[in-house]
Order: sequence, then structure tokens, then C-alpha cells
Amino acid sequence: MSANARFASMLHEMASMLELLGEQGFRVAAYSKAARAIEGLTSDLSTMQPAQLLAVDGVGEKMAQRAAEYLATGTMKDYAQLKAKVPEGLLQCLGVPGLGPKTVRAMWTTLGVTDIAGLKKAMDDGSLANLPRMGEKAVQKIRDALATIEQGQGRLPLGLAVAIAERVLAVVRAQPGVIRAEAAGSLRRGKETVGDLDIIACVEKLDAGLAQAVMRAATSMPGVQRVLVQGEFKASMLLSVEPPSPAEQAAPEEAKAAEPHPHQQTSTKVLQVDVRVVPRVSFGATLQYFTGSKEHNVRLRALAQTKGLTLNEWGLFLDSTWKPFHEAGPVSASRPLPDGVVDASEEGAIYAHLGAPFVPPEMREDRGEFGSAATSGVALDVAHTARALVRVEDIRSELHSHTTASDGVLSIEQLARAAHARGFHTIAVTDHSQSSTIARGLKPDRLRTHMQAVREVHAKLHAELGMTVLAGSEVDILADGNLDYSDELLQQLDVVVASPHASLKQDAATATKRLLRAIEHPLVHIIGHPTGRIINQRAGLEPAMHELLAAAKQHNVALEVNSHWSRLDLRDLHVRMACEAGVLLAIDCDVHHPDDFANLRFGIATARRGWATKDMVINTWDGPTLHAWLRRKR
DNA sequence: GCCGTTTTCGGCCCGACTGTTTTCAGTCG
Repeated sequence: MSANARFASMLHEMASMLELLGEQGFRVAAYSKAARAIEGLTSDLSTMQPAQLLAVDGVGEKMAQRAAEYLATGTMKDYAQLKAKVPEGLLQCLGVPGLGPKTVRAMWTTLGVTDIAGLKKAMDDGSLANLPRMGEKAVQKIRDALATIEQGQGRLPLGLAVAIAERVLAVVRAQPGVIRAEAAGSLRRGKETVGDLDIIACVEKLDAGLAQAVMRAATSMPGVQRVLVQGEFKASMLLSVEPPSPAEQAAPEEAKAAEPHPHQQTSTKVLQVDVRVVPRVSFGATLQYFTGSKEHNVRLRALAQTKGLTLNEWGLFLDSTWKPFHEAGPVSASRPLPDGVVDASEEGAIYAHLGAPFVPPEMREDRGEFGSAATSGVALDVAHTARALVRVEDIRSELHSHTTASDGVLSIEQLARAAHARGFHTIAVTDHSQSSTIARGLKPDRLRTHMQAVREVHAKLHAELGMTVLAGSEVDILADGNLDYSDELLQQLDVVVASPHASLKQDAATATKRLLRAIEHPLVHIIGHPTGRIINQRAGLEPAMHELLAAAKQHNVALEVNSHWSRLDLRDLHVRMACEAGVLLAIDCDVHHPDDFANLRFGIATARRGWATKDMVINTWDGPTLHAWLRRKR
């Protein structure tokens, strides 16, 4: 974990502890907000001047002092004092759904409960049910929540969550009266893992019967374990997560062989799914609202307030029209919505009316998308970035793929034709190098034969389709930074993708030196999955990213955004750092199986989360431009 | 604790759902 991440996590912990001590809400929120701001920084805390840190939105005098203290001593006096007051186990109790700060504090101060074991005891002997505002049903909910946690309820990798969302959407869209339905939440923002699904279904007019029918269809679909809540327009349920299908398991070999990450939770087996039914006039507002992030929405609603408007999940309203309506009680089917200020059936209208540029979902993290918050010394032009963000349809080449020569399932020609069918002008065949024995890496003599075979396919398909098939290799970056083939051999390859595959637990300084050597190598074009992390399984390398980026810029090397949902490496924050440093990106699918081309959407989402524009991504270039760039290293 | 084209003090986003209530607090997103 980087110093930024460690400091931020301590602030988060302090927020929870203050909450349990009964501290005022806004003070608690200030800690959380500062923690999030630090997490989103693209600069190392240690390299920032005090004035730069104070310029970060959410970081004031006190937090800046704490950062200095943390950097100097590795800890903080305030943090230690809080730790001494609040038992460790209470923080786990706070993580149980349905248990908030008020309840945990009450059971701590009046029942002496200090951990999960004590909580279970208090439920069994009936003392918990005797707390104010507690009863048998509330206790049962906590029991169920504990059981769900023990079953394994972590965050699900994006690729698996998307597959489940599409199943739910199919059921909802099939209901009579449903005009459209979309997934919102962190899935729509393209986050690398998803905690729950938010499904928004749209009907023409609010109708309680219709809404109930849609929610019944969802809550009775196969795999539903438990219905958590069911109101007039919203239902929540727990859905079993089936093991990945064979196609979904077409993960890279190394991913399958990966050792479990020390912090890995038991694998996720249930996913919470919320289904909401809204009228057409509200659909855009609801989609916006539940796409989040929470922090982005807080800012957007505050913006609405400055214009005397109220923004909520039903639309954008004049205070004078919404407030009296609201005072009469919650919205219901029998009480029609008041007219909003704008037609909120599309979310773009809301941004437009508030005078904010439309923010693509992937950028809605309150990391500067409103043009105010500083995340580093470098300012990217928000409006331009939002318009020029790289899209799936911009990608014209694949530069990282495997055939049956190493661990892929396609022949060279099948691979090239699959790439052509997706509209690509170029594919690079980059089978593994000799040290990746698990993946049947090629010894030098096999590589020479393989290159010849690739060039024959190129001659054929270039004549037939105008397709370019490049002879490349995914060359191991060995533990000391040497490459896995001689320079004489590398020189003959059209494309060299250099990737770390083994020794992924080395310390930061060693990893930095290792990757720098690869970047500085004059025959290397792209660094593949630079950290080697596997989501939820392996932390991977933690090199000094700023040093790598400076070197990549200097040596004109592109860093990969590996699109496989188990990798997404570079990750979103690293992409943002690369864009601020002006470093080129290669968004690739690391194709082993024909289905892997479909993972491109996840790599694109990750790149967009890092504010990557089309011009920074070498796969968007036309053939001549890309080929000329590759030849500059030969 | 942070912040300022309504403020250096007094605010800080907004609503649904649930369970315990007897009008609403707690939790969640």
C-alpha cells in the first residue's frame, strides 16, 4: 500500500472511531471526505508542498498537519488516542449491514459489547432486543446479515457483475410496460469491483400494480436467496453468484495459478441487487442519482442549491414546488409528481440546466470533474477530457494476443480474422517467452519458426483483407529487470510487450528498478500489465509510479491497460497519473480465447476512469501512424 | 473539520424504507 493509501485508510478508521464515540456528524464526515481526497491524489504526499496539500478540496489546516506528522513518524497521536478508546472489534460490528453508529454505540456503552462474538451473545441472551428502538425483527435482520457476511459477501469483479446485471436486466425488460431498464451504480461507473447492483426500470406512468409486477418478476428469478426489502417502488434482494462459466474462466494462466492474496475474503457467493421502478419523466434523474458516486452527487446537489433548486431522484425542482409536495409525505403512485424544472427523462438535461458540462459516468468520482478540486499540480482540461474520452469504437488494433503456440486457443489466422471482424487494421501476435513455462513460453528456436508463420499469415491476409499481422512477443521482465530473450532476437520482432509474470512480491524499490530497466530497454514498445496484480487475489508490484512514468515519457514507451476484468492493470488511478504525465497507453485484451475481445469494454472503462483521451491511446491510431511508431524502435 | 459570488461563523444533500413507535429515529444509498 502506498503512503497515500495508508494515511487515507487511517483517516477512514478515525472517522469510524469518532462516530462510535458519538462525535458530531459533520466532523466525522470531514474525516471521510479528507480520506477520499487523499485516496484520489495522483501525487505522492511526501512530494507535495504544504500549499499544494491545502489546495486539495477537503484538506484543511488540521488534516495537513496530520499528513506531515504521519510522513515524519509513520503514525499520528490523535489516531493512537482514538485506538486506545475504541475496541478494535467494534469497527467490524459497524461493518454489519443494518448496524449503524447509533446502535453499535448503544450496545457498547449499555451492554459492554466490543466485538462480533459479544454481539452474537447479546442476541442470544435477548439483551440486544431490549435496547431502545430494537426488537425481535431488527435482531433477526442482524442475524441474517451476519450469516450473509460469513457466506462471503465481498465486492465482485466488474466482469462477473456485468454478466449478472445483464441477467437481471433481461428479466426486467421482458416485463409488460417496461420501456427501458439500465444498471446504475458503480457498475455503470466502470469500477473494477462492484458491491451491489442498482437496476432502474422505466415505465410510462407511476402505477403501483405495474411496479409491483416488475419487482415480483425480479425477486422471483432463479438464484434469489432472500428478499431484503420490498416497498412501493423498490425491492432489494440477495442473488446467488454462480461460479464463472468456462468462457468466463478464460482468464490468463497466471491468474489461475495465482496464490490467494493475504487480504482476500472468502469468495463472493451472494450479491445484493436493488430494483427500482420509476416513471419516464424521472428516469434520467433516477439513473443519475443512483449512478453516483455519492460524492459526485453531493456536489451536483449543492450546485442545484446555489441556483435555488432541489435535485433528487425524481427530478430537478423549484424549492417552492417540491417542498410543499414533500411535506405531504413521500411520493406514491396515487400522488402524481409535481412538474420538474426540466424534463428529467434523460440525465443530460440535468447537467445542462445546472450549467455543468455533461460528466460521463466513469468520471463521476468527485476527483475534479467539476473543475474545482485539485488532485495534483497538473490540471487536465475537464470539458475537453469529457468530450474526448476514449471509447470502445475508437479502438482499431490489438497489440497483445496469444495463439496455440503458447497458451491461447486460436491459430494465428483465426486470431487475425477475429481481429479483422472487429474492425481492427492490425493485430500483434505476442506469445509468451521462454521463462513462462506454465504458459508454454517459446524457446528462441520456436520463436524464430513462429515469427516465420506469423509473417506468412500476414502476407496472405494483407493481400486478402488489408490486415496487418505483426510478429511480436510478450517477453518476461525477469526479477532483475533483464528481458527473457537476447537483443539480437528482440530486434527481429515487430512488437515487444515486456511484462512481469513472476517475483511479484518483491519490495517497492526492487520492483521500481526492475521495471525501469525494461522501460529503458531500447527495443521495448509496451510494458504489459505493469504491476501484475490480480483483483481480489494478488496485490502485485507497487513500484514508484512517478519514476516509471517519467521514464516511459522519456523513452517513448506505452504502458498497457490490460482489459481482462481480473487484471485491469494499469488501474484507474495509475491511468490518471499517466495522462497527467503525458504517457501513451496501450489498451489491450491479452487475447487467449475469442471471447476475450469482449473484455475491451472493461479496459476502456478503466481508461475512462483515469480520464484517458483518444489521442493518448496508441490502439486508436490509424495503421500508418501506429506502424511508424513501432518502427522507430527498430 | 472544512469552507466562503449569500457566510471568517454558521452552515454542511436528500429521500425511501423499516421497525419501533403513538410521530419518528436509524440506516442506507
